[in-house]
Amino acid sequence: MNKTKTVIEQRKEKLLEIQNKGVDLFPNDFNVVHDIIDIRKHINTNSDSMDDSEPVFVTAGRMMAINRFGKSAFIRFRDRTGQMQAYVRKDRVGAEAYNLFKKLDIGDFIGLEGGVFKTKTGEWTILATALKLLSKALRPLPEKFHGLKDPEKRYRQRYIDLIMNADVRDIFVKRSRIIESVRSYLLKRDFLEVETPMMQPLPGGAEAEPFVTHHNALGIDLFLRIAPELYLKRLVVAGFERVFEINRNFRNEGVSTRHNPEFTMLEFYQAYSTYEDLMDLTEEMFSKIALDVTGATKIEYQGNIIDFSGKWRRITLFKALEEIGGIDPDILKDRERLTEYAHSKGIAISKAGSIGKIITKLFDVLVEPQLIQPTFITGYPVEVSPLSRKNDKNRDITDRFELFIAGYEIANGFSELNDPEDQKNRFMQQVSEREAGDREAHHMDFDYIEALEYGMPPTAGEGIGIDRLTMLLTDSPSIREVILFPHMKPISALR
RNA sequence: GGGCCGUUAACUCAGUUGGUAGAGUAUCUGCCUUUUAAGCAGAGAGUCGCGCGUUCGAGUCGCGCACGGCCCA
Repeated sequence: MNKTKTVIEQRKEKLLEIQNKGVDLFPNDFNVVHDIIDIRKHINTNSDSMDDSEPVFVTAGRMMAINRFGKSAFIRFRDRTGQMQAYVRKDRVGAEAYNLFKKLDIGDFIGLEGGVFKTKTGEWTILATALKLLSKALRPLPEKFHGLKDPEKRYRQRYIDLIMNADVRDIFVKRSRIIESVRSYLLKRDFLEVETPMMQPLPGGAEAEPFVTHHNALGIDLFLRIAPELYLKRLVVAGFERVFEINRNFRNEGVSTRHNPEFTMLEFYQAYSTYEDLMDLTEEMFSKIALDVTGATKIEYQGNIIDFSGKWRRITLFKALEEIGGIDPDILKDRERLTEYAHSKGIAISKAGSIGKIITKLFDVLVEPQLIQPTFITGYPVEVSPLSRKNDKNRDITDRFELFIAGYEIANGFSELNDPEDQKNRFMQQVSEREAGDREAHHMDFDYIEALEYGMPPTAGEGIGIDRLTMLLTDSPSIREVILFPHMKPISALR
């Protein structure tokens, strides 16, 4: 017999008492006329001429605090628009309603009627003339001062976290605004929003391990998508010259402060454009989002001021390794010396990996954490960019960029490879890497190559991690803070 | 996968060298008609994450496991 049960038992007893008086415990016939924000607006414009009899407001919410004084009580209640105080007096609501009110608890939902008055301490307060129970809470809420802090409980029972912690609610309001801002930016530029398969017979468009699922009726395995890329480019072939999708990707890898097995990705494709056009677009789009969501183009993230305004630094991968990572450029051309150097820095290199893989790995460790201000890294090697167009002047690199902010990758974009023969060769290279043991290498996708054979206009595409963008704009140190229900191991003992 | 840290009442946390389990909030009872973490008086509430071991005796020491957090790979 633990404490929760006894509190629940106590509350159930009270509930029975109320029920025996003929009160409906879970009614659904209360008409809310005013949200709390409506009442506040009315007060702001009429405060000089108001008294507690006019006008009468009809509102509802969850009781978050009660201060009882015998025959009267102050309560604090909340709806989605805000929080407000009400004063319940026995001589105003009547003995019957007041006796019912005495049985109510913090956490219960109530409906209220009444005018407003100003208390001794100057707070506008509803003076209740009627009060009704709208829904009963059987479990007690966390303590009012410290709230809920235990991170495990916050994530597992996010609804309590959201009830108790205003800053957590704010993160998810901002997340919604971010997506709204992205969507409006793209729609305004004549992009078409589409939805492509989440379950794919062949997982493609990224280098990652997929989740596998099974379709019973068809008798086939399907993969949860690791990226929508190849489907979106089929739509560019189809004539949708500007498309985008905001949706979930799934990658079967470890969880960390920056990785959740499912995460939200924006991908967009714009025909007759280059990766350089998309860098310009990204600068403009991020400034707009930051302004929409935070009211400024400069934000603070974990102690760093990050400035989205203006043009951002653009530097090639090799130059970044040399100038920021401090690597002798001669080393970068020699696989053996490169491997040796990586080992000296304590970086594990798999034998199956290409030289491009080693270079990007070195970049991840030596350069990435130092890229605090928005920085485009360009000139990625062909062997780590199987879907990107080769650069016209240097056939070893591609027309590709990755965007880094606050020390981590937040976007990836490139001029699309639309030559089907080249694409087939790239896939074949990937297949041989897969055969050499790289489980994240791309599969051969003949269906996609066939689509390219019908002709795809010159196109540039980009993917932006919405969760990481939300982390930035909400100053959240962990991806779990910006995902409502982050993945946790199940724990049966908790129940 | 590795390292460090955490897990004690519903919540937030104390708990000394190993010696009967503590506080505040919440809950319950009584008083209280302007409180702001209201106040006063009283009461109830614990699988000290789980298991094994050491010991006369374990919340405390050892080993293992689970879950979580941070860092690293």
